[in-house]
Amino acid sequence: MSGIRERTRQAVAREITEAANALFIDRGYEATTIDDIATAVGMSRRNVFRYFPTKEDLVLGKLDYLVEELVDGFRARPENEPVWQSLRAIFDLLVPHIDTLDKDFVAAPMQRVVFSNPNLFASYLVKQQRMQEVVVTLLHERAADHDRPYPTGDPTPRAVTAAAFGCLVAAQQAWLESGTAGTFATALDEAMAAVAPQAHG
Amino acid sequence: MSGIRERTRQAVAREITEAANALFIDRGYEATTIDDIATAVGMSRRNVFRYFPTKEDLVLGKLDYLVEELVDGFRARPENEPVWQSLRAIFDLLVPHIDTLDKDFVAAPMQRVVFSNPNLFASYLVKQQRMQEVVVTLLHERAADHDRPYPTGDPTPRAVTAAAFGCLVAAQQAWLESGTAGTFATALDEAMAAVAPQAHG
DNA sequence: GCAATTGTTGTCACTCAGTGTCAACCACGC
DNA sequence: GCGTGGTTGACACTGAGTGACAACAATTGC
Repeated sequence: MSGIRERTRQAVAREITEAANALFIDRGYEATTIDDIATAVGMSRRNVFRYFPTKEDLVLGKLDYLVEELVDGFRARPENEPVWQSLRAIFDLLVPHIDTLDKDFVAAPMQRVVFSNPNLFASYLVKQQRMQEVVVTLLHERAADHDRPYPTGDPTPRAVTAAAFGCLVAAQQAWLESGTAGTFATALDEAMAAVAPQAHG
Repeated sequence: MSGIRERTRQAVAREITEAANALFIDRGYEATTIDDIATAVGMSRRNVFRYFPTKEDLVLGKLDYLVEELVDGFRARPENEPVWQSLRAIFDLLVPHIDTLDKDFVAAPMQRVVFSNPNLFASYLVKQQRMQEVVVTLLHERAADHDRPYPTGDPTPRAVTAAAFGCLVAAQQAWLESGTAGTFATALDEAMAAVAPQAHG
């Protein structure tokens, strides 16, 4: 394990994403073809698809592995903490990916690319829905542990989760629109405080 | 105005969507090509694209004109009604499109097609985001009329709107998962009651 | 009525994302 | 050294979506 193959594969993947991001920021997402990216890193078009199944994954692929972090983060929260508070807490695991130190060079521009391209934004929202599905099962788990399981067909856990993730996106949009003024964490605090459901579960 | 051209255009559009929906429900969205739809209605592939710019619009196109209804609906609400209540009220304009009388024949199956296909679901979420943008401007309007405009960069209106639309999707998912038991309106009531933000604006 | 205009359709050719296949190559275990 | 399996390039293919052009039908002005 972890021989040359693993390492070169990792390195090639990095090289591709970096070249792709540069092109996306420079001339736009739609205007950049996979061929452009392939020639930029000096390989065949076919091979790019062997590293990233779709063009969207070149931008949003790293989001997938964040799901596990969210799960671990939620399980680490105190059992009887209000749900809304637990959700706010696990979102802190996403904050560094949004509000990074180099934000003006890569992070924020790439987020603008995502939010301005319908296809990418769509893919982003769907990935968040996947995260929500996982969180919903966690809420069911916790409720069952308290001997207060949700009735079958009860939309409550989904609704609370969707509301929280809605706040996440809203905060991100507002923060980007403000020219990344202040920290993203405070924007998220404001957004989630503005909703703050009464049913804390 | 309203000559033969307008009417036939309307009729042809209907014919295409009906043929498309039937194929989508029957053999699935991905498995149905535009060619299949074109031959089903006896026209060229190219012409289908002259009626519907994308394949997704064959399913979700009608959602676009609902935005105006939402705007009118919101403006018709009492000025000092709590925001959450106003949002719940305008969602009633969407209810008939989800929970129709023929639900077991076309409506519910098509919703399952949308929710089970990542591309369609993505497009659905983006269209909802568009609706949200409009609603957010309405919230700003109302706040300004009360001489309590939101500070610039405040994520509050976005957050509350996103939370409400999150409840909408959550309710729809829960309702479909339950085999469309009960009415969708009650599922939506439960979902929105479960969140019910304290800040009513 | 008829001509000029405008909308609709079919056909062809094209771009680009994504997939399947095959042969050549290179790291790895033995 | 040698077979195994992962990596790569090359080629061919499907399917969504676009642009251009010619043929035809509907509309408008006269």
